[in-house]
Amino acid sequence: MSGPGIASVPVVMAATTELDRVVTDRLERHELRYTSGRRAIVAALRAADGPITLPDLLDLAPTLPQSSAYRNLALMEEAGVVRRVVHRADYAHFELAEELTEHHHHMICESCGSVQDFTLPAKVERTLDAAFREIAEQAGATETSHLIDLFVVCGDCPADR
Amino acid sequence: MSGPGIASVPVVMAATTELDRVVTDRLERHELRYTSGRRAIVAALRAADGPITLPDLLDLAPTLPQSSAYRNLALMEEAGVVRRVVHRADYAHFELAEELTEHHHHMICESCGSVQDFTLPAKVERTLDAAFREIAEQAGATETSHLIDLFVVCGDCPADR
DNA sequence: TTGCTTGCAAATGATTTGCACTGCT
DNA sequence: AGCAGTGCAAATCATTTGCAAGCAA
Repeated sequence: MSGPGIASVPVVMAATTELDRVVTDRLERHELRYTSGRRAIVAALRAADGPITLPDLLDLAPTLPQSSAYRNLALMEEAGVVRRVVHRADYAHFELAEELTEHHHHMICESCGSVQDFTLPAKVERTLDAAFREIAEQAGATETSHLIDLFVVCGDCPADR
Repeated sequence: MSGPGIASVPVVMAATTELDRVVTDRLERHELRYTSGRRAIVAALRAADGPITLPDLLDLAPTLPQSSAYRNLALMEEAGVVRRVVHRADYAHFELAEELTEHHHHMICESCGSVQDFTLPAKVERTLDAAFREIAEQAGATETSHLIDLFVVCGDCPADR
């Protein structure tokens, strides 16, 4: 639709932020470039206040083809930039890898499926960490991470059911 | 419980166990019958020591057709007998509804995908419950349940990747 | 009978992938 | 040049569903 030539770059590729540098670094270690499509994905994930589905992502980055989105999410997951979380059977949700953000958990509305981040008091986290270490050890396993989901009916949803 | 000796129960397991009664009751409330196929599913889920995939289930109940397994799992989930948990993108895992068992969590091997149940000390659970209630309240939401997954590399899997 | 169940096969739909083309480096 | 990246369309595959036949109340 748009002719070649004058490129429309209304949105400045926001000066390389700290996040961008880390992402660039991680991608390079996997011989991946930080292309505009991947920047769009990272920007969208950062803009969201929780994990989002692919349709959500495409809404935030309308020019991004679906297959490219899926492909790059998979590659970036491999590179430790993106994390995929599966809460329901329909769509997976994507967010920035935890190491690029803060340790957090998810509050999921069982009615509308929306997902919101939350954090636990440091003290509680420490208690949990100790418990997990103990559990894993007794099973002869090594913990790599943990995930805590809080299922709720959110304020926007009628408490039907 | 009992020492070695003569089993007092014939091979044919007919007796309605406590679990069976509860299941029957829940199914009836949803106008569902506790058929042999559904019994086979419940028996398989009880036999497993953690949530299992559909192929696992079919291995434990070889005569059960796939579509019947899926259909009845969905119906029994609706009736509060079965719980579906999704950890990966490939297969969902199924287990008996928590109210029919004990409150527990899952330790998942990232390498081989096996899932094992574990429980947290009651004290830790109480701490968590309080924290969750607080979190949900502040968000204007109502907690319905929570889920804790511990990701590990199990003892049977090489720590490589 | 009535209608819940079943099993087969076909449909569905999120995700993946083959292939030819683009565009960095 | 050379090869990673892209986009379209077709392929995958777990899961769902339509339909005709079976069985329990």
